[in-house]
Amino acid sequence: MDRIVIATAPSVTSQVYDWMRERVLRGELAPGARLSETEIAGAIGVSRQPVREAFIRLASDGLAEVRPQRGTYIGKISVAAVLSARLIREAVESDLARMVAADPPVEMLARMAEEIALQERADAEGAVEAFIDSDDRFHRLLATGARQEAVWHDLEKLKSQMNRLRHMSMRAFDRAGTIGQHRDILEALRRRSPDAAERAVRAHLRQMLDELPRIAARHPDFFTD
Amino acid sequence: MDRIVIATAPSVTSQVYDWMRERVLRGELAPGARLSETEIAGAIGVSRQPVREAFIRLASDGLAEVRPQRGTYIGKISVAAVLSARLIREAVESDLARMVAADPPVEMLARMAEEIALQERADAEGAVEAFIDSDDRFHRLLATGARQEAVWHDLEKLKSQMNRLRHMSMRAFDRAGTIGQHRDILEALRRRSPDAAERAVRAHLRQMLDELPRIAARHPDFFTD
DNA sequence: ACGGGTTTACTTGTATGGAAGTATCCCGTA
DNA sequence: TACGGGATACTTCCATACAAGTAAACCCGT
Repeated sequence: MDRIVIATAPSVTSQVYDWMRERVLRGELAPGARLSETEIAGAIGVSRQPVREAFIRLASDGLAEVRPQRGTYIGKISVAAVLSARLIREAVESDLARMVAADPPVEMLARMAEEIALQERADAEGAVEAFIDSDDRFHRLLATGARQEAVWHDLEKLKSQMNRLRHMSMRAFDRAGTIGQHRDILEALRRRSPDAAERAVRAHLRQMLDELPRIAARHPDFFTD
Repeated sequence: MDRIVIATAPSVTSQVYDWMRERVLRGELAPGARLSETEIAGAIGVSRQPVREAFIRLASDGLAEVRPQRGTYIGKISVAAVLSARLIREAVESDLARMVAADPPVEMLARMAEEIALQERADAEGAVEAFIDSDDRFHRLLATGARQEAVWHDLEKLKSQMNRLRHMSMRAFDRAGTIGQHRDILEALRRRSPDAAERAVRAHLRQMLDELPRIAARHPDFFTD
């Protein structure tokens, strides 16, 4: 049974943090953009302190950088961090795929098929946000299927940098190819083949190795090593 | 050539953060212990604000929990988080081992042997801190050998929870067994066998699955699900 | 002795003022 | 026109005061 949780008004700090984080992840705040405690505080009608504390949390996530006495900036996308996150995802998700492939829950397989259908629709309609969200859910299903929800939670922090990349330039991504790879993964799981599932996941996640240089070349200002 | 970096006095916030973090990781601050902005600020002679901001950063690392209007507490060790971190480490480090095994740098092999020697000495002398530090360096060599330093940096956040565990009760760990497993890993790398290296790493990191329940049973107050 | 309501002491959250540092602009000078 | 140098307008950092909420202690009536 679910225990009830008492809803309490979120602190100003939390609200500012959530709002900023969302905007950074969606690319609405460009990497390198300059922020200001005073400015934002004035804009939303609160004091500087909660805004400042929201900045600290953002910086802790690697999404912002505060330079003492100089200013606070939206963090640029670290190529090294993206490559690292990609490697970790490949290692972990291919392991999860192996685990799941041994006895894939039917519920999970069904929901994966649903997500693929959603992705086709989003691709046809050019709905970038919907596509990315569905893609995230698809991968998350691997973790839930393996009863490793906590793993997904840990991966999310790493994924954040990769998601910024995708929002920046969704057109550079081969969406049709992505959907095909998702289908390959699902098919391997249905066949209960750990080897095929691992291969499919690794192939899928290696796609970014091709895309990253293209995107970085197109927006050099948004990246650092 | 290395560019010079101008040394600037670290902010009070940073100093408090580093100090607290170190103490939490070494287990000198027990999980669940109660903190107080006012108390710590008074003890070191600064105002509440920097201490408060250090707490925010600790909370962001999952090492503390601030409950509004109630108090700030050293975070208990989440069993789920430890298991998740362990799974991720196994997946990533076994991949790194495969990569390194293809062409292991002699420099890395030599330093691994050195660390194993250090671990034997630390074990004989009962030097817990030295043993853990050396163990960390040993695993880190895998990442450096694969030219993936950034990956190690990402893993460190996850490892922090596991390290707290080890400091809590080092006696519960089978140190001799650990050293033997390190030797197995090194031997597999010397033989340039990716398969053996992967097996050795996975076996090594699965050891914690045995130890975790024992330790959790011994210190139930320090854990949450 | 026990229960219940009130007070009181303590917690974190927010606002505000000033301190210290940085970068830019402007103006005088060669 | 090019170049220094100083005032100035920012920035984040830290200190302090107060607001709002929690929890424990306490007192009082039964």
